[in-house]
Amino acid sequence: MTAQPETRTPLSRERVLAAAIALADEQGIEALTMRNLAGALGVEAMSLYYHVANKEALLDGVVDTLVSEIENELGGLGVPDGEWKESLRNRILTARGVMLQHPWAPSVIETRTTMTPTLLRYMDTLLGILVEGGFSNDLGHHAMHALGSRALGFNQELFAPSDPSDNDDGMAMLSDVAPSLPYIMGMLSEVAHDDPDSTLGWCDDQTEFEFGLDLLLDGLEQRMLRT
Amino acid sequence: MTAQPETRTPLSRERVLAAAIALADEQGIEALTMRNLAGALGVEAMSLYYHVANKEALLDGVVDTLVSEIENELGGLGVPDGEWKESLRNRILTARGVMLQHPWAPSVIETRTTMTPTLLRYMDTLLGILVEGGFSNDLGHHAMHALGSRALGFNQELFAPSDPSDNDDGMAMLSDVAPSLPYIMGMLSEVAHDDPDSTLGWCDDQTEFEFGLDLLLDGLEQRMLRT
DNA sequence: ACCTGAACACCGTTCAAGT
DNA sequence: ACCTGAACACCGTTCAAGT
Repeated sequence: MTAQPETRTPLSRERVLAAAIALADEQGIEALTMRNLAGALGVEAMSLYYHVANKEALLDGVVDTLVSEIENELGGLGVPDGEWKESLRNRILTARGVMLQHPWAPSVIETRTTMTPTLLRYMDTLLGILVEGGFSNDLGHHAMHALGSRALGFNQELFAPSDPSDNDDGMAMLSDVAPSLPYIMGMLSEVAHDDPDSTLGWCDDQTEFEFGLDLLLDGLEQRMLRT
Repeated sequence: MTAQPETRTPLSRERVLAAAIALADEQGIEALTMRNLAGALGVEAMSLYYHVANKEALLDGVVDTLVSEIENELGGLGVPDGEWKESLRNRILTARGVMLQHPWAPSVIETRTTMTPTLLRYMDTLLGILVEGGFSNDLGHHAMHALGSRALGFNQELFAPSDPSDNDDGMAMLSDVAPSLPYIMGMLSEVAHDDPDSTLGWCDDQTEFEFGLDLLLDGLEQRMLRT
């Protein structure tokens, strides 16, 4: 039990980022404060600033780490051989797999304002898949924008409940306003909603994500062939 | 100049929400603190809590006010007559018009976790347009999710620069990593980027928004007709 | 019913100082 | 080179108190 007692491994940027991800995974993103993170690393808060410029830089690094995680699962960088549509779909669904392991990640990505080299390289590979698949630069450009956050495996819904597993957040009061929601009530009586196992938000479940993704991919294919 | 000197109009939920929107418009969303907002209203911070439960409720109210703004521009609630595709497109581009007047709004909407009656009614009308246009409940449901935040007029990009008018944020260092970005560099040499007048982020400009929107609408139409 | 003042428990971050 | 302690300028929010 006194195995490694005083041999505190020195901090490093990588250790800090890994600890930040672990902390967010375990206690939620709101628990990721400089003080908490330092505590988890057995260190004072101010020590973090030696390895990371400030909290924004910490979050940038966290996102970079997640993008690297995606690329590792795909076996590294580089445009793969094979059909563009399949490659792109596969890549994006792999990205989604990483997001599902870190459900707080989309909310962090949404707040980033600086484009990092890692993210740029990820996007370059996506664009490369399109261009090598026959897209013009112009159509490839449109395609990247049309995909938006889907390129990283998540879809921005109109709102996300605090606890993804608790749909009653917005549902409890739904009965109050039901009379003024004829179409939604009609739909809900007929359509099952949400697979709790593959969900990144109220409605961003696997089925809906793939529906929207395929809608875009099919549309892009048609516009490419039309050229 | 001493026209209305001591006759301080009493606070109200509406005045608080309107002042919050004005403050964010003028000084940016990060300036919207309870203390600042109170100051702008000539009141102490704690007075706000009489009209609004807390800051989250304030932001919920702000979003509701913006949605109402959209509906006012459209001439009220209710499913309009006419072709579904045109109605939906028109509605969404109107929503986008409101977002462009309040460029901070998307970032606030993204953080909402409670579904308000106002937002539900807005969505009900969108769904109504689809269903009256011939969509099944199931396909209408898929369509709403596929649209995601586009239903409110914005598209989640992979990152958004701090100052929308300053693309150099991410571009300054682009030259450093250029060698590892063959496709992006090739594209940028050929494709013009961003219309600064109609932009909600790095790339969410009017052209790209409409491209993505039409991609989705065309795809949905095909899937509906296939039924 | 509506507004205030002082206080509390947090943030991120600075700076000079330790080893 | 790496880490710390005390302090600063902010947050949102409580509670008891004023009118």
